[in-house]
Amino acid sequence: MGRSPCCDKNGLKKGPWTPEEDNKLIQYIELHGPGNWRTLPKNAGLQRCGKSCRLRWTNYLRPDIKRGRFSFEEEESIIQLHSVLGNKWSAIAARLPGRTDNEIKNYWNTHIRKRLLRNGIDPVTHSPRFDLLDLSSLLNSTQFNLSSLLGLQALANPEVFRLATTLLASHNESNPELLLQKLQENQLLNSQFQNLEGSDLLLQKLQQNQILLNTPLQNQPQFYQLQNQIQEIPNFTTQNVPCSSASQPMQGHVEESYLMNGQMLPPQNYGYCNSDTSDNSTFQSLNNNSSNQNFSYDSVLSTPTEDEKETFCSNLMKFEIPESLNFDDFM
DNA sequence: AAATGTGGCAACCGCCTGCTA
DNA sequence: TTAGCAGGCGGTTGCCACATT
Repeated sequence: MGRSPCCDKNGLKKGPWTPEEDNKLIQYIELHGPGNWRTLPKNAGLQRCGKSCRLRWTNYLRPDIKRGRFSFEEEESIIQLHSVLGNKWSAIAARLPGRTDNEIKNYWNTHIRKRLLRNGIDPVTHSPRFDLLDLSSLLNSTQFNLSSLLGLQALANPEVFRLATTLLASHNESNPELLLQKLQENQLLNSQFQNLEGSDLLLQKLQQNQILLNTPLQNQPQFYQLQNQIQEIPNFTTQNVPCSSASQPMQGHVEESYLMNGQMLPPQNYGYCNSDTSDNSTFQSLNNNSSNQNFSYDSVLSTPTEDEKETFCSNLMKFEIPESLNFDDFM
C-alpha cells in the first residue's frame, strides 16, 4: 500500500511565518538537514504542514538565497530562458544561482511580463505583437522608414521579418482574403492595421526593398556580409538600437540558436538598450560568444533604471543604422 | 489626514509525476 | 502490479506597503 498521509491538515497553522517559527525550522534543518518534510514539522515542534515547511525553507530561509533586486544580467537571462522553457520556473531558477522559482515567477509576472507587453512583445510567444504597439507612426509615410524595419530590425528580430514576408507573400498571391487571413493570424486586425492602406504601404515598401521571399535569412549572402560588417565595428553604438539586439548584437539572430551553459537558447533577444543617447553606451551580452567582442554595456550594467530599460525597448521601431554599415549591399 | 488605488510578494492551492509499500 | 503518498511545480490569492487623490 501507499504511504500514510503527509500530515493532518486539521489544527495546522497557515499564513505568514513568525520569526519564532523560522528559527525553529532553521535550527532543525541545521541539525538534521532538509528532507523528510513529512515528519519535520513534528520533530521541529512546528504546527505546520510539511509542505509549508518545505516552501518556507526553499523560498525564503535557505542560506544560499540571494535577496534583493534582480540584476540586469539576471533579468536578461530570465527572458532568454523563458523564451525557451516557457513557464518552467524551476528550470529557469536552476540556471540562476540563488534565485527561487517562486521569486522568478513573481518577478516575471510583476515586472518583465508587463514591460514586454508595453513594448509590444507577447510575453508568451516572445513574438512582436503589433496589436500592442502604436504603429500609427510607423505607417505614417513621412516617418515610415522600412529600411529600418526590414534591415537591422528584421535581423534582430526574425519575427518581424517573418511577419513582413508573410504579408508580402500573401500580397503577391493577389489574394486579398489570404492576406486578411494572414493578418488575422498575426493578430494584426486591430485598430492600427485595419487600415489596409497602411498594409499596402508596408507591402509596397517590402517589394521596393526586394525582400527575398521564402528564403531563410541566414542563407542570404547579404546577411553574412552584414553580420561581418557589424562585428568589425568597434564599440558599436547603441543609439536607438532595438532592444532585441542588446545582449547579442547582430550575431546569429536569425533562425540561429546558440548555447548558453549547454542550454539551447533562441534567436530572439529582448534585452535592453540604454535610453540615453550617449555615444558611450555600448552593449554587453550574456552570450559567451559575444562577451569577447567589443561590446560592453557598462552604463546599464551598473544598474539601469526602469525608465532606461523601458525606453530601450520603446526604441524597437526607431533606430539609426551606423554610417559605417554598407547597407546598400544588404538591400 | 483619510480614503482609495496599485503593485509587490509571500504563501497557499491543487495538479502532476515518480516513488514506495 | 498498483494504490496512494511525497515532493515538485505552476497558478492564484490575499496581505501589506506605498502612491495617489
